[in-house]
Amino acid sequence: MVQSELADLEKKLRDAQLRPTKQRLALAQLLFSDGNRHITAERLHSDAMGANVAISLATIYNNLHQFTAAGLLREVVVDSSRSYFDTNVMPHHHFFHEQSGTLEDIEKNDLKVDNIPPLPEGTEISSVDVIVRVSSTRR
Amino acid sequence: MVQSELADLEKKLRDAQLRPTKQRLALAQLLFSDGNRHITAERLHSDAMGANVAISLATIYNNLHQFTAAGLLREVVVDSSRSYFDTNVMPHHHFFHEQSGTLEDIEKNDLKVDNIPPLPEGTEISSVDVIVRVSSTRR
DNA sequence: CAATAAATTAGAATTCTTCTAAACAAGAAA
DNA sequence: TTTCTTGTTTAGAAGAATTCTAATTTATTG
Ligand SMILES: [Mn+2]
Ligand SMILES: [Mn+2]
Ligand SMILES: [Zn+2]
Ligand SMILES: [Zn+2]
Repeated sequence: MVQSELADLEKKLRDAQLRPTKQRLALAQLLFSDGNRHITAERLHSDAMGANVAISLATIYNNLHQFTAAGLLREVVVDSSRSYFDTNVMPHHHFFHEQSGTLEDIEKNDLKVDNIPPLPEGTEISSVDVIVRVSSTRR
Repeated sequence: MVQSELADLEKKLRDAQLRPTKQRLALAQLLFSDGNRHITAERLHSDAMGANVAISLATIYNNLHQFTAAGLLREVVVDSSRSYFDTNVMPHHHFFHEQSGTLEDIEKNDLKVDNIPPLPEGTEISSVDVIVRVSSTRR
């Protein structure tokens, strides 16, 4: 990590009205330093442990939610038993590998959703989420 | 419920290799007698209680999963905190009302998903799920 | 430096779901 | 029918993910 990178992350947090604490900076680094990630709370927690960052699971959850509320992350619902958080906050879709439980982005423009029927009365779209579930070809 | 209806449900269960026990028939009735439903385990349990059907929550879960494995139900993932089961097993999509937590079908042909990019190597599609999340227009 | 408010934490609590192992009921065989 | 076998149901315990509580620590402000 270069010097400027940490400064950038600190700015990112400050811009989101989040105090750049030791824990938040460490999480921001794990989340945003190395391309897009789709990650669960437990996974991020063990990544942090692996990077010798002392942080409690409660703090992981607190911050994942705060980052999400601030628009730094978004939540992807693909599995009814755990939450995934996505560092790519642009509108896009996903491949979901059922065996491994991993996600892969589908860029918005690659995929077209057409002919959405009239919305239920009194509602507006909050998002359109496409999950292409894939599994290994049995051979 | 007409006489023939119970016989139909019994056949439906037998065809799926499921013994038509008192509990299963009662659940089948709650699930399949009155149009399509999108239901959670807890909701089905209270529906059963309301209909004076004595059935444990464990049995509700057992049967929702057995019905799903048998193709009588399918699971819809829209909320990372609970599972929804759908009596409509044809391919189709959903509106999800974020406020109420309710689902509404979008017929397969109404909505078109195009330009799915090449699948990850060695995988095949198991399903394509579109969730249009809607919320009440604030006024 | 205080003072204040925000953030972190351990551990308890909650919620949804699954498991265990014993009792029970359904269908098959006699 | 009765008996046998196996599938089903169940209460309650256990498990997993997540949230809450309330005490401590840390960051920012004055
Ligand atoms: Mn499940
Ligand atoms: Mn959960
Ligand atoms: Zn993504
Ligand atoms: Zn449906």
